[in-house]
Amino acid sequence: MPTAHAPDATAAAAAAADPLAQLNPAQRTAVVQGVGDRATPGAPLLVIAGAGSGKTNTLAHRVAHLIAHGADPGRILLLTFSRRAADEMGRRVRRILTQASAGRPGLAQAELHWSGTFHAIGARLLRDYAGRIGLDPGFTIHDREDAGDLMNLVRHELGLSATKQRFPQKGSCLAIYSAAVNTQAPLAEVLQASFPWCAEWEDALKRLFRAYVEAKQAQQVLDYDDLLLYWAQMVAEPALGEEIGGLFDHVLVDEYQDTNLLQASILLAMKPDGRGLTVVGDDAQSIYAFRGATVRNILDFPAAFEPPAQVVTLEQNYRSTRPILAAANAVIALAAERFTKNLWSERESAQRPRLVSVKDDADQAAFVVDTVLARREEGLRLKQQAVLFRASAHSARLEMELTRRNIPFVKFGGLKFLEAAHVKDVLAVLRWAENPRDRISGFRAIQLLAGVGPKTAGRVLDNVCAAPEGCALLAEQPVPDAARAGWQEFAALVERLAERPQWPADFELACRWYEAQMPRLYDDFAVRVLDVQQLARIAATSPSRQRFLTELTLDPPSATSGEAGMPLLDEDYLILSTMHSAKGQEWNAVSVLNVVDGCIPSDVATRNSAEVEEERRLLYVAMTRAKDSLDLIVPQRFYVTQQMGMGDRHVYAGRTRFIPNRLLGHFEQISWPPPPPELQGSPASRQAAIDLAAKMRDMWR
DNA sequence: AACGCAGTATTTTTT
DNA sequence: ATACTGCGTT
Repeated sequence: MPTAHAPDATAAAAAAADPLAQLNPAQRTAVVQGVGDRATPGAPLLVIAGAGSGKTNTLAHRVAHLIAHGADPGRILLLTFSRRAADEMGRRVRRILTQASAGRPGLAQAELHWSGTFHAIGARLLRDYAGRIGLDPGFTIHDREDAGDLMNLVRHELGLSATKQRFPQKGSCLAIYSAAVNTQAPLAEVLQASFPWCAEWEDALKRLFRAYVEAKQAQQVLDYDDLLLYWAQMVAEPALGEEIGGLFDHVLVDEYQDTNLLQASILLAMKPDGRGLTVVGDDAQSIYAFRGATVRNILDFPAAFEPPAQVVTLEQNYRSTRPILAAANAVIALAAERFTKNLWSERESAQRPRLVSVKDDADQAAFVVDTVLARREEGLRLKQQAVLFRASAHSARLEMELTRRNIPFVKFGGLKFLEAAHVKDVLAVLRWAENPRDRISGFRAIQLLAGVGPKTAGRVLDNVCAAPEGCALLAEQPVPDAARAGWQEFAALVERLAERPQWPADFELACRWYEAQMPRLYDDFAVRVLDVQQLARIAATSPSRQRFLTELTLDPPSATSGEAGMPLLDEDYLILSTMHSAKGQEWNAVSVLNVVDGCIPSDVATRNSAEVEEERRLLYVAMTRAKDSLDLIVPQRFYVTQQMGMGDRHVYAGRTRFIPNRLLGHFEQISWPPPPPELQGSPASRQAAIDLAAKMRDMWR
């Protein structure tokens, strides 16, 4: 987030003299609190940073301030919520240091060695310390789908798939397992609280999870949760905790409201007295409880230390105009819990946010496109505009409309890329070569061959596992005659990849082999090849196969774009994003789709009041992304999501419960499309025209 | 054993 | 749009 004022020449000069000159008093306190002349780690610090309060900038200044006061950048650990946030932070720190480096060569060269997500840093530490904790440093990492597949395999092996009453599906099993790990709670408690309909299976689930853990260990794979769990267990050993905590003089954590108990325990084990620990967050923006995050982490942080942590609150919002902020504040003020601050803004504007009433999904898309184009005519680039929605699928109609009207867009969230079957195929080949004991990858890779199915694949994997040395015997594996020729080629490829790794040449080899299989596997292979080529571009930028596989799993491409590949960087494009993926971002103009009960709050998230409250905060997050204009769109009816064929089942939905009537004063209410002016004089003809148009459209639903 | 077909069920949000 | 299922054919 840029600071409030565009830096002119004098301001730039002032920044060079004193980097803190442009910060407000609270921000300055957050930057310098506890930083002595020699930057010895000070008392723990909590920064409560409201939406748009310059949080990223403040944190970057704190890091730069530490370095400028003698902290070793190689001994600073910066934990962010996403890789993108880590990169952005690194850029800003460097920029601040460059400005302040007059007379201090070397300062501008400072590089942060340890910045990334909890999961990425965990993976790195675990590889470094693997030998000390009985882990193979070459472990591979399973994403959620791989983990689900393994869970399913174990589930079948234990005979739990054929029980009299229906046993929970693999996805539910994994969700339960993950919740138990991340909340650090006993299984019974987790079942009681979040999965009451599975409570009867407690014993069976315990057996399943034990077998799942054993399977992961035998195959030298870790899932997402393991990256935190092993890290936490590792630093829970006093000697290792002290040693690893001792690698860092300063530990700074961004978005602390979205961390879970496991992550908090890691911090506490590394820095038991909190010295050198800074956490930043906003309790009103906590939106990841579904994955174990707890707002208690941030609320209880001060009292976790003796003496308690210092608290600094940033309440001035530099982002949004007053009317937008007033509306957002009004929404969050209805929350069951009072939040820790009151945001205010100096940005005057006469324009209230708009509540736009449209007939249906199609009109919603048409309205958004018209509005976006009108704003572009006024000089606002597409990149400064964003459309936000609760669930990835909600933008489908809009994406069609954008494609039809040739408007480039990039969509964040919804995780499509890694889930595409063909992307998983290529990765399975590479991962199996990287780690021959990874059964899930092997099982998938082997079955890519013509004439090879589950039975053959299972037999091959058993043999490979029994053999002491990697895949030396691969070529001699018994396969059906029909598959013999293809098998030799495949075995040669895998052996070559396993024994003489060369990167990124290996990717090309695997790719060439796989592309030969694609026409047989997929009717629409032509479009899928494009994704494989996209993958090749990512591979080319990775220094090694292991890094490529790890980073792709932990930080998959977060954006997809309409039609043919990503627009070029210098092109202009509209931003589409889930509300979750919009975290930490801002745009001049924001439109929010489906501000309707059932979408926000999502009707699958209204089981208890905690879930509903999280949905409320989610809407708050969406609204506070807007700088100058904000449209909340309310379709009068929307179609029940593709339940059965192309039926026209629809519901008449109401405006979201988070904007009750008494808040309407904060909004300008409009309907779209507006009545055509030439027909306004004659109500009868106007009525007829609209009815006919609606009928025409309805013909093609 | 593998494969193709067809019908059914399933999708919140993400490291 | 894709995964999982069952069933008939190769």
